[in-house]
Amino acid sequence: MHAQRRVTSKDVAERAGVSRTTVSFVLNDVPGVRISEETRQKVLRAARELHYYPNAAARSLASRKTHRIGLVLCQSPERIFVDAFLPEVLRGIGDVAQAQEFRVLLQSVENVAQSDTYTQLVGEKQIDGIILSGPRSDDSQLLALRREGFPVVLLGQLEGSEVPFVDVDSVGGARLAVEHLIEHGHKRIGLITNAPPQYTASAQRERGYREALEEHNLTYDRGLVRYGDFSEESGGRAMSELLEVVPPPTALFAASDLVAFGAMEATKARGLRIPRDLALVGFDDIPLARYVDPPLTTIRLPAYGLGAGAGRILLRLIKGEEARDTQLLLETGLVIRDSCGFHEGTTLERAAGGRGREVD
Amino acid sequence: MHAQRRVTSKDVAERAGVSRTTVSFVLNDVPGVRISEETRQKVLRAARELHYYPNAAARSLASRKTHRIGLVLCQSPERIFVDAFLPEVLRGIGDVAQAQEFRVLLQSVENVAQSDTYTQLVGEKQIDGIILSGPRSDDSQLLALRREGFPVVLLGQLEGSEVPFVDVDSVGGARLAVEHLIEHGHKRIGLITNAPPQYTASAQRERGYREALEEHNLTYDRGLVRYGDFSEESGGRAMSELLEVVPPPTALFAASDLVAFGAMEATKARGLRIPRDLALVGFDDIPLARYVDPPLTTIRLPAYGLGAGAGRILLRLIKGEEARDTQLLLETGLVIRDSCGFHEGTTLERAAGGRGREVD
DNA sequence: CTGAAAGCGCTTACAG
DNA sequence: CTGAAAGCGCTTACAG
Repeated sequence: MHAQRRVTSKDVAERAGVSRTTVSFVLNDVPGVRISEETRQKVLRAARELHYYPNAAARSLASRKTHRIGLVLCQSPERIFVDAFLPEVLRGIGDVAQAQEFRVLLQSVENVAQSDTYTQLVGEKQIDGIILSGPRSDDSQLLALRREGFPVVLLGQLEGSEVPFVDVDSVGGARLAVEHLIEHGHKRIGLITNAPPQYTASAQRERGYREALEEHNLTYDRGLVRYGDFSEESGGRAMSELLEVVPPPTALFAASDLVAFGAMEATKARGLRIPRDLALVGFDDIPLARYVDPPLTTIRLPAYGLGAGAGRILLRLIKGEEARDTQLLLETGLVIRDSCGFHEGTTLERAAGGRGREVD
Repeated sequence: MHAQRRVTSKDVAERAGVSRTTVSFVLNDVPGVRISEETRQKVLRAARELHYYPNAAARSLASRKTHRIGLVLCQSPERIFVDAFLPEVLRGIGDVAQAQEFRVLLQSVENVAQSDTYTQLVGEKQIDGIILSGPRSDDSQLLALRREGFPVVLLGQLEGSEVPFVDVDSVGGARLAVEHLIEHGHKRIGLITNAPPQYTASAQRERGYREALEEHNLTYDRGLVRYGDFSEESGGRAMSELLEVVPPPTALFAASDLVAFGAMEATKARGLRIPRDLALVGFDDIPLARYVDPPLTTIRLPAYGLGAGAGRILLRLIKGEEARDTQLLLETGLVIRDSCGFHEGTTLERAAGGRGREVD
């Protein structure tokens, strides 16, 4: 089974009538080496005719490069959210990698604290760099890797750290959401965060909410703010509380779609209607946002861009290119559906999208 | 940057006072080699103290094994569906691979017909075997690989082929859905398939529908059957047609959740109510099935099991173990929510789940 | 512009 | 039970 003599560069060299060195030079397009067009074509043809593929292991061993990047997925409480975007993020990374002839090795890590999984990946020289999704500040493996100068890019932020990362501009996204509500006349706007305030994304979304209010001379009222904890249920509980406030808010910014769903249920359960009695804007634009009743107005995340951006930065680090602009915040977009009460004919989208804004 | 002298097996050998051969034997647990417990411990300790990780490239080159499997995702029309389950499938594959110390290389393929992407993966000896998601019968790369005896497992079926695969028991799942409706008194049950009949999964779901009817002495009425084409819209169109039939069906089996959503909209748009005027059961249990209004009763796919099953079979093939039971159909489960009109208190589940049924 | 040769870091018959 | 040595298939200084 699957015996078949391997075709090696020696075979190609012989067939083309050159040395293996030349074969290697041609196939790898080694810069600074002048090879006659004729020789080059001979080599290329021979390789094609023999269906020659260079052995990756031999190549890695000799060149000390693997041409592989690792995508490490750390289990996190935001799993539902992360999962929804994984395919798009994967596409982003995959496209960029493929364009530069890199491959992607996937590794999921249950518990960063108690395993050396990705240190091992690096130690074994399986990869040239890592994209780490769901980074944690107590991750000693990560710090050790950085110390050695190993290329790492985070998907998500580590507050105050100089580690390269790509993330969503959460502050901007939250502002977009809240400004939309303000522009349409709402003055008492509640907030239910996506998570407890110690989570970066949560703090940032709250900051965006606050900034939008202050910029429009509306006072930030602590009484209208509640903290969610990722789940739909937490959104429902928080909403019930907010509806007890007198007077209750006329609009709500729920800092994650899942939390928004909970808030939606709780509101409907009281016989109130959305958007008539409560205008609602979510955050994330998970696939099911357009399917709930009413369809949710929300902030769209640039999932593909997150993957592509992380891939691009990592490849630059791997190639030792200039290491500036290694912290990237990507802009979001407002997707207007029905829950905000401002729906012009069909669904329309406002703002941003692909282009990113550089920070640092 | 990242200089640092590499630790090699030579270092470990010296520190342990043995030869590199012995180090290799110990670290790889080579069977049939008797090594004193004392020597063994010395080696293990030295390796640990030096933070030694064997170089993967060198190991592959010498052993002709990569300890990596490739997961190839072929773009398919069912993308929305596939995407929803990708994280779970990935977990399944990852867990199995990890347990046997294999790694997973991810590769997505835009167009199987016009690229040699995964032939290249194999040619370069990047992987020891492939899991191919979304196989197509016109895929010549696949056939070539099989001919060479290269280990391949499909995620999904290729009708009439002997290629190893793991798939959902679609016939059984459809029967489960339809029997549920029959058991609760429905006699005129419509069907909207998930896709045109040339798709295996579509034909199988239709077969399950038919079998369930016949088994309960209900006649299969072509007039109550329509073909969807993956999209929600197609479900809406088909439903509108079915509602014109006199007398109209009292229940509907929509062979995918997305199609079911479309049918749901179309039904509501006519002022009819679900489940009162139409009992509805879907298929797939995509994440948003529980969030629509009313929550959708549907058939749950064993996503994790698909990944784990494919991984398990592939690893067996790679290790050259007995190649029986290489075609696996996994059972589904009925998830009862509100759309079928038979909701006992809270959501309850019936049947199957993890265990698989072997075929062939 | 091209080639002979060393070397990357393992594994694995083969001796002993 | 353990070791010396060849070899896996490339790349890359170094000569010429």
